[in-house]
Amino acid sequence: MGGFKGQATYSVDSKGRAAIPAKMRHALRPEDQKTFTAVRGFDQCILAYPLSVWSKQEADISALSIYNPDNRDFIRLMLSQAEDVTMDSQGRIMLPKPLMDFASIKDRVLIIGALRWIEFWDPSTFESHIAKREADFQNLARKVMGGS
Amino acid sequence: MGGFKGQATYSVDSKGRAAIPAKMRHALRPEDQKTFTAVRGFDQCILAYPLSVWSKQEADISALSIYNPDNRDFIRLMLSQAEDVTMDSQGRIMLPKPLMDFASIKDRVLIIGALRWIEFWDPSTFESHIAKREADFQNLARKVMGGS
DNA sequence: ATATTGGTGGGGAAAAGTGGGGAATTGTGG
DNA sequence: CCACAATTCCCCACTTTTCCCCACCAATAT
Repeated sequence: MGGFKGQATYSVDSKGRAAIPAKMRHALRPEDQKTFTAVRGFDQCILAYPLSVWSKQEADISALSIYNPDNRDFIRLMLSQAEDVTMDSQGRIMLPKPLMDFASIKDRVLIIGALRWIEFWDPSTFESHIAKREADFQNLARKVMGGS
Repeated sequence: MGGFKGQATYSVDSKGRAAIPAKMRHALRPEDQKTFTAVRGFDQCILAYPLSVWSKQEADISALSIYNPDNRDFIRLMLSQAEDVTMDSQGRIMLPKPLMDFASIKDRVLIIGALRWIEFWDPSTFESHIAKREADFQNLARKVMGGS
């Protein structure tokens, strides 16, 4: 059972719905109950974790001490814009408006698989974000993965 | 069981399908379920790992921390253009369009066996890529493999 | 010569993506 | 507490794409 991968560019309709690519849909496990937890990404995108994956994240966050101010603000940023979204019978989810605004997503969305989670990007935002990295993919790969 | 080797130049039909050379097809193991994972190569080509080989790659990537920006972009570049491709009953796979564009593959494809994976090249791109190395094969070998 | 394997092409069934209507729910103001 | 408006949810319908299967030709082996 592999993780999420691949990409697709879909419409966001007037109701704020976006389809989940069929391949990613099928990678969901029954215990995920067709549900993702959508959160604000660390870059200008929306992250969506399958329910069962999110529980682990939540456990980690939950372990943070409340007596540390950094922890408190991290929790606020992470959780205040987090929302569970469940697919309808057509395999679509409704993207929360605050997150759409944050990611500058309007009527088209680029969905990319990233193993344990899915990312939603405004297509042109992603392109400009990734452009410089793309040119240097070889070195990035060597830096990240090592390479004798 | 030996790895992939050899080369072949085949057609890419109007639906984006390319045949896998019979020799490489037969080198696939049952647990690969007639499936490769196609990813963006580090050079201007497409890589295809048998499913069982890819799982190991995926495990390595999966271990990367999401809290490091370099890691995130590496994962995006690597995974967003990755896709599982399964052979049809004729032993063909469908090359993902984004990857075909990346590798400049149009209606002919050069397929190269590289032990644990297969590479798909635009024939003329490969020729110009390898030309300079070819002249210096002796020294390249010494550099890579060591040898007094 | 004939059977078998390998590469190529295409048509039809099934699935995936998209849009919208109406019922149910929520929230607000009277 | 009720009425109304807005939103959400659930279902149906249409269009496009994908995928599965069959057919054909060439080359090789029996």
